[in-house]
Amino acid sequence: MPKTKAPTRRKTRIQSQNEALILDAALDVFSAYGFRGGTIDQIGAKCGLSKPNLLYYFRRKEDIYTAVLERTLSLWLAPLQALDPDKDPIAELTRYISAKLDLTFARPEASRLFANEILHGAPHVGPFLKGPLRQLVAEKSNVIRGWVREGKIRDVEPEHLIFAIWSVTQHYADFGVQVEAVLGAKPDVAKVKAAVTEILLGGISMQSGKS
Amino acid sequence: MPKTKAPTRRKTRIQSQNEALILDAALDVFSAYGFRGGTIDQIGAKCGLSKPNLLYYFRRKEDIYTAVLERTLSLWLAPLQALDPDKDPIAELTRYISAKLDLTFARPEASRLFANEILHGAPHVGPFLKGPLRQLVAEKSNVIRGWVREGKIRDVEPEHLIFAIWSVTQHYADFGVQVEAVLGAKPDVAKVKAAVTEILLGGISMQSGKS
DNA sequence: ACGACTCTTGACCATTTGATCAAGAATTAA
DNA sequence: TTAATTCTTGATCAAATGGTCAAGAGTCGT
Repeated sequence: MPKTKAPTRRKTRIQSQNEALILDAALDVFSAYGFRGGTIDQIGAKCGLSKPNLLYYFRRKEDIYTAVLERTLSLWLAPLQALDPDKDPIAELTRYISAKLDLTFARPEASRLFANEILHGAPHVGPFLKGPLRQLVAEKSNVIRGWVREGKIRDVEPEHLIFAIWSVTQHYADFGVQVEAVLGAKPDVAKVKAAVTEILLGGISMQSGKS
Repeated sequence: MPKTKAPTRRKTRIQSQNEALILDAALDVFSAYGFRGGTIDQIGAKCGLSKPNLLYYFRRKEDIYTAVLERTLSLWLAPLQALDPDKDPIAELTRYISAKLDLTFARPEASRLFANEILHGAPHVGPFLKGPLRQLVAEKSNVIRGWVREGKIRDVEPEHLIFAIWSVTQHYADFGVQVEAVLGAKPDVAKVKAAVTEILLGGISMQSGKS
């Protein structure tokens, strides 16, 4: 066997190019209509490839879905992962909220895709939630608990603070149409950051408000 | 014409009974699988009626969906409607959060049904969002602004505070599987209430914390 | 230029599913 | 009881959709 034909073939130029096309289109379609709601034809139409061609790159519809889901998961972990125990708590959490909101406004479809998956019982990412995510939250909760113990912030339930940050920040993507309908206009990112940070962190900061 | 046969027939006993059965089952099915994901057969199986029978009471699948959606909307408005300008702000907001969480834990499927609808662009409740909901939020935002003006609470953006309350409370239903996966157990309602209230209202209360 | 491999698609299949309809069963008011 | 009305459903349809296949077009290394 001179040429070791590895079990994992090297990817062709066309291959990686088209896979990227497909996943981009699939993100739009699945985030808008859900897994069952989105069709292979829709994805094909959006990226200019025929249905059989999509199924040449991904054997089943579900494979497309899981692929695009997994691609977004890493995006979601990154900002929390960066919480640094040695820096100022309020500054760190402010940065986290800011990063999360940036992501929300930059890629609302990704947020909606994830939301839809969880909303319907996380049939594809259950292990991820119970594994890596749980592990990371436990870790970062301890960081927050450390801050409390050192008297740097007021007492909070770390897990619930994290839930609150997640829900509030992602709300502007997942419930975007409602936010716009209620406000009568697209919200301004900077103002949202200011308001949200004030609301979420005002209660744990040691100094009492901004007066 | 002695008997005025009105355009709206009076409802039979069986009629209202079966309609209720159908809507209950439809709530479960649609909240779990979304509008496109849920099928008439599933609903029929869950309430023991045949598919043609469902379509005897509701002409189209979409009619079932909108009926069950509308039935939940009123539930959602009630607690916010009750915000009383003349009572203590913190007490009122605490009561609101508490009521919202009670609803979340008592009827998570209803919350998920609504979330799914909004997530996918609110194709059936757009007018509701831009009409009654926007109106109500505007009104209650002014209540909150009044409290700020009177120096009863610290300065907040009322609309964003309302968004925060909505998102955090409903998070425990909409993202329930994630919450359970991360915590490793079903969260306790009382503890969630305490934690959430502390996080959301700690920042606007005039006294600095619970020390 | 050529052979091997990759890519693309029209035609097709099977299943699911929303919806219809006619005929019969159950209910109700007289 | 009886006749009118309301309920119920088996059979059936048409459309949508996930997936297959074989044949042909394109690409690439040599």
